[in-house]
Amino acid sequence: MNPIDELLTRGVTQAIDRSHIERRLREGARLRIKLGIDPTGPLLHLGRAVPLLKLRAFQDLGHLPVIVIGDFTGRIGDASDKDAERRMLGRDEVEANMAGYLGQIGRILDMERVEIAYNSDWLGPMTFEEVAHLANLFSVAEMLDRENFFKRYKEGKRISLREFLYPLMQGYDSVAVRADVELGGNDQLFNLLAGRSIQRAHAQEPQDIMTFGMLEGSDGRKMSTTYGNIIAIADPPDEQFGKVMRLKDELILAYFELTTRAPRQRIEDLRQSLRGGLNPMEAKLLLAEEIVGLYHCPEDARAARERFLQVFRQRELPDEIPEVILPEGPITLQALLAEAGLAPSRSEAGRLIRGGGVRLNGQVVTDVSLGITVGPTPLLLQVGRRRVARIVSRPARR
RNA sequence: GGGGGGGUUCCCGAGUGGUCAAAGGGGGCAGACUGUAAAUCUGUUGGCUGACGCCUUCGAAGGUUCGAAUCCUUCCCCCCCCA
Repeated sequence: MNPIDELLTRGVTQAIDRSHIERRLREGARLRIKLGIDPTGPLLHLGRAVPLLKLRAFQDLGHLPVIVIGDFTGRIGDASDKDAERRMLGRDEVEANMAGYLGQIGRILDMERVEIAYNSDWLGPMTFEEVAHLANLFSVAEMLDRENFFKRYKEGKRISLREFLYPLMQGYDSVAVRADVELGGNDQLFNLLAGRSIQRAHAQEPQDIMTFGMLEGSDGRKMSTTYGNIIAIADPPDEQFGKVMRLKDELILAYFELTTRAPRQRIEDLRQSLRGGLNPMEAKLLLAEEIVGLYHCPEDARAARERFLQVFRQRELPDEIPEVILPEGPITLQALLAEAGLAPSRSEAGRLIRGGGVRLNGQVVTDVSLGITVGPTPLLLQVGRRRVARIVSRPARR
């Protein structure tokens, strides 16, 4: 498949106007491809990586990614992917969130050939009059046509006027950066289309838009910082690997398509293998390795895979066990668990012990009040398979 | 401005004087099973205590009562209808 066709179809739900964009690509135009990112959390996740990877594909064909950091819009809050209002953020919060963005984006894009813009530069100084002119371009009925607004309206949930304003801001961003194409998730369709109207009203040629499928997180909901179900680009290799392994089996191929740069043919082959009875776990291991390899490096990915297999398939202990130093003396198992940070509270520790989830030196212990002496001999304490610590009264290494 | 309906534990959502730390679902955590941290099933899900039990929680603040998430007062917030 030639690069332009792949560009226009891989992971793509809609391309408007498909024939227009295709023509410009074939003509060899150098296009400005816009992607807006609102700093709603400090970590970019694989859901965000979907359009970033597409941006990378554009970049590889010689086009210019224009990243609009929504330091203004992020504070206002876009509700388009939610069935409830999104709260407004403070300036400090937004600034803290976006501090690490460029580094994370740099794991995907070649930052030498990227334009970065901050939308507070033009949205901040805008006057009420200008806002009124923008607002005049849309009717209330149009706004309510948008399905998630209509749904909330019907259900009697609150929709604030400020949420109506959001698409105007995002749309104006396109004018400000003179976007030729804008990328976004399916949930962004309305905002992306608003950009076209607003550009038209500013005597610019309307941008083409491309939308992508939403990425499901491990809990079945859309991957979103708000839901806390994200796999972050910057997650350490082991964590990233583990989180991928926790995904539902049915998501494997979609993840390959949307969050990796694996060639399509390879994905097709894998689809066939799975149909032919390949254990989904094997496919998922490949996926996890692919993802960690992409956002870290292949060596990290291989090592993460080894450690995963060691801990979860062989049920062996990891090679490196964190050491916790506690004051010498007697303590109950319940208290020890909490003190060592393996349980968030003593009550929770008690529950874990009674539930049979706690092992001391490899043995399951269910006696909550078991007396233990913290001393120079290390104690191996485990909660489930993931939480492990070696307890000593002073550093074991000398 | 007038009338009506609401604000419950991480989320959704029951509960209308004691049997409520509060049904049910979701999510989380743990267990079983498993060539996955998948699926499925089970348990658990405010804090403190070895335990009896105690403390904090049902928008906020007061009050009634032996006793309140449940009744009263004031306040804050949300939704709908009418104007």
